[in-house]
Amino acid sequence: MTKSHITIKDIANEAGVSIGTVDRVLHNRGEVAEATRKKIETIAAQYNYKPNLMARALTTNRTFHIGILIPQASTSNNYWWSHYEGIRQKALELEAYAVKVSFFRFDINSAADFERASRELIDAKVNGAVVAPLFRVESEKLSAALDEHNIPYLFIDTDLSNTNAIGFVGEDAYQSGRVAASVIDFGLPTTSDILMVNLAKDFDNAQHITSRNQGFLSYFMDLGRNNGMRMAIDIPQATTEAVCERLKTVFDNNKNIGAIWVSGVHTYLVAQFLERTARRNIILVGHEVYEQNVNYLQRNYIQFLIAQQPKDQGIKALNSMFAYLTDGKQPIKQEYQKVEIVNSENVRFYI
Amino acid sequence: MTKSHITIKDIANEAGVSIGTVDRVLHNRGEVAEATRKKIETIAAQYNYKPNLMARALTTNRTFHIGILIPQASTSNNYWWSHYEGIRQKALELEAYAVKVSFFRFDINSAADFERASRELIDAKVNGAVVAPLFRVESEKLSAALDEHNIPYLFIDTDLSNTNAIGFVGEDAYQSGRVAASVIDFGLPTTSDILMVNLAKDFDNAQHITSRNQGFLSYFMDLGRNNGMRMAIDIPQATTEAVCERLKTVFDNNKNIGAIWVSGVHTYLVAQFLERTARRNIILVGHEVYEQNVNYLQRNYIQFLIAQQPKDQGIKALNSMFAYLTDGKQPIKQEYQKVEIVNSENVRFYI
DNA sequence: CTGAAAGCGCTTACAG
DNA sequence: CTGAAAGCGCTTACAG
Repeated sequence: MTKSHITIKDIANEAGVSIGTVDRVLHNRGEVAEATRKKIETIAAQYNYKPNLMARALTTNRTFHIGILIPQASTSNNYWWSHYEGIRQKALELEAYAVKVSFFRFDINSAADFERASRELIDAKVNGAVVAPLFRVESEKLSAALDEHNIPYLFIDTDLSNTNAIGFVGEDAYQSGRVAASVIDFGLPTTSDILMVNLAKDFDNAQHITSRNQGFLSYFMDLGRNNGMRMAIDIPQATTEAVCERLKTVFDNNKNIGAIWVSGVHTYLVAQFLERTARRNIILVGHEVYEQNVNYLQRNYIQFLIAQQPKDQGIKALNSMFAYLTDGKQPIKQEYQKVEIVNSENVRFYI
Repeated sequence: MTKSHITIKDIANEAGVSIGTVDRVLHNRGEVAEATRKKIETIAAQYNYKPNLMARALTTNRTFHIGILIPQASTSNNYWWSHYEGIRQKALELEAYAVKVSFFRFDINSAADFERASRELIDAKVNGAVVAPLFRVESEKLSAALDEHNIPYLFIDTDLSNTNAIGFVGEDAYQSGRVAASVIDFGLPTTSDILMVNLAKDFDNAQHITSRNQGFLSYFMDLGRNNGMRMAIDIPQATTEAVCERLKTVFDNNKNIGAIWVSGVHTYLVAQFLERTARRNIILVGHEVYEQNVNYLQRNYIQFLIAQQPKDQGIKALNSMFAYLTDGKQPIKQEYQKVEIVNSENVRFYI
């Protein structure tokens, strides 16, 4: 059996030097005669030398410590819970490769708490960080601090320009809105109206909600036709009562509504209204595959959920940071999650 | 910095034995006094010992050789090309972990060629195999041979019971047909007819086509209503001419067709018919995201493509075999691919 | 039944 | 500017 790869020893032999010298050249650590350097580089290139990463990991014997700065998850926030789960799961796998993952979670409604968690992250002396930069000013401060400590970081969920983040993993909220629109467009007779519902913005990331709305509207703009009339309402409280009350009024005054789109995650609240008022012919489309929504999807009160796979987001982010730390592999600058279309027939693959 | 994991040396110290003895216990290699064994096992369990996989890989210094037995890919067979690409890509990644991947590709129409490739696979003395068992009898023979040589194998695309395959990765063809049906059902007025087209079965896997058809029909059965009338036709040749000619006749005799479903991959041939005859109001749904189909999807002659992600299939299969060989990790018995819904607005994420 | 030694491929001091 | 040695955690003969 021939060896699949050349080693530094092979290179050293061929060049007539010691492995120490080869290592110096390969890592640009200087202190090598120009002629020697050239010779070694030529040989390495010729045989397509690739370092044995396992040997490297073993010898450096260092644990890569990766810090994760994301919001606390709660039942009302399935989105971040999925991130958390995905990262935990991946972290378990990476344990065998000497990776340690620590979470620094903050209250999603408190910039002060974000700063507290940031400080803890810095103090933990991690080798790399995955950060959800939800508060602009505070996140820029954190970026500066990470830069100063030479800690590479990667953003998740929200991107921030003007920082030295090595990459970003997140949803394409604009396109997500367009996909929602396209699905409604497919099923809705052109004579019916569409109701756009923005629900409890503050629970979600306002920036994403805005982008989704823009995407949703852009779809019909581009089409050059007005698929029914569209009207948008905001309902600040994400409670069954508030939603039912408000929608009752809207439906009383608009007899032609054929479809409802919910820009945030709480689509099931609107589904509850449809169920209570026994409306089975309204198309309802929303976002995010999670328990309450799925329940109504399976019972056909919701026709489609547009999915972002937040769990994958976490997994990808951690994976990218791992590859960067161990292998120097530069992540994709902006990695957008697939926008997926889920209905009652394929939802089983998403839960 | 505390060590993240206990090593065999630590266990040896604590037990007052040498690392050789610890290794013997950990690998059940016998030749160890009962009392010693118990003591070591207790300590290992107590400290939750996990072997350092990188050290193990380094010391055994063996290249895991994985053989892949799949059909040749051609332009008319994007499905297997995607598998090939996915596996190649993953193989490149795994190179750093001393994994070598060899392809053994056969003519999809020749059982004899499958046997030839099988023989080569066996002769190559691989450590594990990923096999597309497309010919039943020949595949069973191959399984027996692999069993005899103690080579673990995993099936891809098609599953075969009565073998000792460690797992299966493939599409859920039945559900895929159901999803196609559900999407048509959403967009089609109940008064219109649906045409089911089975195109050039032989190019595809006949078994999958059958399952998709069953799934498609089951959707409407379960619904308990007849969404328009459904009729099915077979077109043996996958050529523009054959398809156009046949469809012309069908449409001449049926004025009420509102939707067409194509069970195989060549949906674009039907799209060509729609384009040539300037029919813009027919809903067309098919399977597999690949160049020709995507072209017509983007131009709205095709409304939806149901995707199976064959590339992921290859990646998952190789990953599972890798985890099994290096880590002894048992793969999921039946791993079905997600059935995904793709339209012109989210197709960009699939190409 | 048990231990000591060599070696996998690499990196890190250290000596010259 | 260069080489020799130690060591990462594990496995594999080999000696006793």
